[in-house]
Amino acid sequence: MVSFTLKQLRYFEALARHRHFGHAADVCAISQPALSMQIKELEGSLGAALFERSARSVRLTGFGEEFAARAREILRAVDELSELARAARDRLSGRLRIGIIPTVAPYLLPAIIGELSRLFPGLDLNLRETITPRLIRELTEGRLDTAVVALPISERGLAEVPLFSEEFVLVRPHGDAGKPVPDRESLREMRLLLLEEGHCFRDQALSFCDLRHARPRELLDGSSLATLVQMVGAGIGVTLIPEMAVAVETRSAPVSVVRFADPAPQRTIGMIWRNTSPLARQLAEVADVVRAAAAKTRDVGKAQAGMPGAG
Amino acid sequence: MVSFTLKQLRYFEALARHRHFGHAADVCAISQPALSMQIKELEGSLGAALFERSARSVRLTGFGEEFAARAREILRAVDELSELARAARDRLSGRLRIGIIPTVAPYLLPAIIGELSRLFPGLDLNLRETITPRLIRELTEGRLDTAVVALPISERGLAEVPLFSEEFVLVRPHGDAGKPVPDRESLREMRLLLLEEGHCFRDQALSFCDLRHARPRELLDGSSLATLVQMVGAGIGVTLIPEMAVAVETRSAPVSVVRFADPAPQRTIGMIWRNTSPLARQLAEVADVVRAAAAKTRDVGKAQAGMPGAG
DNA sequence: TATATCGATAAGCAGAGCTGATGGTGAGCT
DNA sequence: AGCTCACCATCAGCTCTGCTTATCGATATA
Repeated sequence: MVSFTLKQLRYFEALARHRHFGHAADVCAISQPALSMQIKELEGSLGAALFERSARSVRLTGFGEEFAARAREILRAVDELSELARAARDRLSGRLRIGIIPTVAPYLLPAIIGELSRLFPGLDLNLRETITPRLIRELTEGRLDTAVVALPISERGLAEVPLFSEEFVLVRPHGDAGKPVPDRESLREMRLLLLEEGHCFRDQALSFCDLRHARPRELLDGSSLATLVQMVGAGIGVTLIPEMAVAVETRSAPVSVVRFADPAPQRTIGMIWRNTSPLARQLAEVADVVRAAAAKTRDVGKAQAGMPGAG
Repeated sequence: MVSFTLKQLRYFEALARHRHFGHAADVCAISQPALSMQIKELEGSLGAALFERSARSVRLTGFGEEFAARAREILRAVDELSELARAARDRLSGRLRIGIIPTVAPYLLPAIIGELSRLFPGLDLNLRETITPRLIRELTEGRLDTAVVALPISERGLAEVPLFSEEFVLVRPHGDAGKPVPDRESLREMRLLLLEEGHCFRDQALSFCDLRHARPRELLDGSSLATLVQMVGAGIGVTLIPEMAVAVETRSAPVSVVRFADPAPQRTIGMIWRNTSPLARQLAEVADVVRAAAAKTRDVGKAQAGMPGAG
């Protein structure tokens, strides 16, 4: 296999341009003998002469001309590649695959997308919304770069950083507004509407109500928080939703929202990624952005909803 | 300036394909540590990670994916370049710029072109027909690779190899056939038609007739041997032409051709090239081909013309 | 003939890059 | 839980590449 080096190609290109060993060597920041040797080496490995040396002139051979044209193409591509690396080095850019759980996605995504696009113009955001187990699987398999989920995950091999905590609030028919805030025990007496199996939020809600092993007929599963709230508005039952969903979901339904008394149920949303991910540093940066976006979203949400405080 | 080597690119490509340091190292015929170090080095010089290593798997990062695509393009171009060199190494190929003097070109070119094209399919023949001084100039300036001229040239810096020698023959009107063969002295009494100034053949003919300083009105200049022969046919005078031109030029004119008695005038046709030409080896090969082609042409010419022998 | 220019060559040295051995870590089996 | 295996990173040592300075040889110039 004929083999030459990029260095030789660069030296060659310089010599082809200057047609003078001394000058070309200066440009390459090496001594003239070094250039002579590398050119000789290159010609040797090619098995053909690139230059025709006479005492007074250095000329490209016909083969050298063609070689030079192609060599320049290659060097251009190589420089482009270096440029690509330089661009990708610090600034987050290129494809970034983020997974988000469904009980966060609708409320956080607009802000996340907006902020990330604004801060990292070269970013190609690739979003995936599904339940935690699938996110974890896709993350560990390398099909996602990071995911926004409820902590803790405690999956070995995955790093997790908290973003924010949010309380769960009770959503009940509008007519119930003003009634006393139910505690965990009285919740069990109500018809609780929950998300389908697989959603972590369902498990968290059940856990709060100590209803882990509730009889199925007491519950009714919805496929999204929006559905649940609409069902509550229709008087079918009550439900829990995370604080962040309040502004969006309770706007168009005759429901009332109330916080629980301490200890109020809550969850911590965080970001996770592989411990081995080379993007770790940039992902931490992304986490900061998401955290800020979430705070902003919650503030706006509270203002819009005139969120009632319950303690 | 970020800089990596082709070797690193090849190693990287192998690892990107196999996703396994050991296997990739085997393919590259190096040890696993060597591969690890080169990849690490590459990532270091790029300032970004190409692979994500975990204990059980080696995966390309997003950046690595893009890098791999471009790296493969570059490696392909490099291999193509090597291939180009290999093709150019032994077999003569690519552009070959040949100059030929006008008193040889019409008679030798068909055979030369045919033979060279047949023997070197990759050859791009670039022909130039002009007088010797211009050929020499273009040759020394690197605008020609070789030239076919009458020897000797005795130009320092140019190598010359003889191809063949050919006699000059006398062309006289058809009615003169059978008349005694004139010697050099009697030639001076005839009206001699010659090529314009600058043609070496003119000088050679004049030299033979010892007419170096002949009075202009005794001569008549033609721009080609064909013209001269037609003029002879019209009874305007006599001329000398090289043996090789006989078959072609005397076919369509009422002229007779006769050889001179010994010592017959003659010239040696040869090939010349720059001493510094890297094509020297291949040009010597071309010389062999041209020599053979010339011999063949002369044989065919003699047979066709029923060339009269005069000695 | 003397001088300047320019590429090739020589000698010596620093460092790149390879090998074989070893370390560390996570996965899977018992 | 502990053992073992697979796999990549690291280390020490050696070889050879590739650089430098100094010098040579050839050629054009004055």
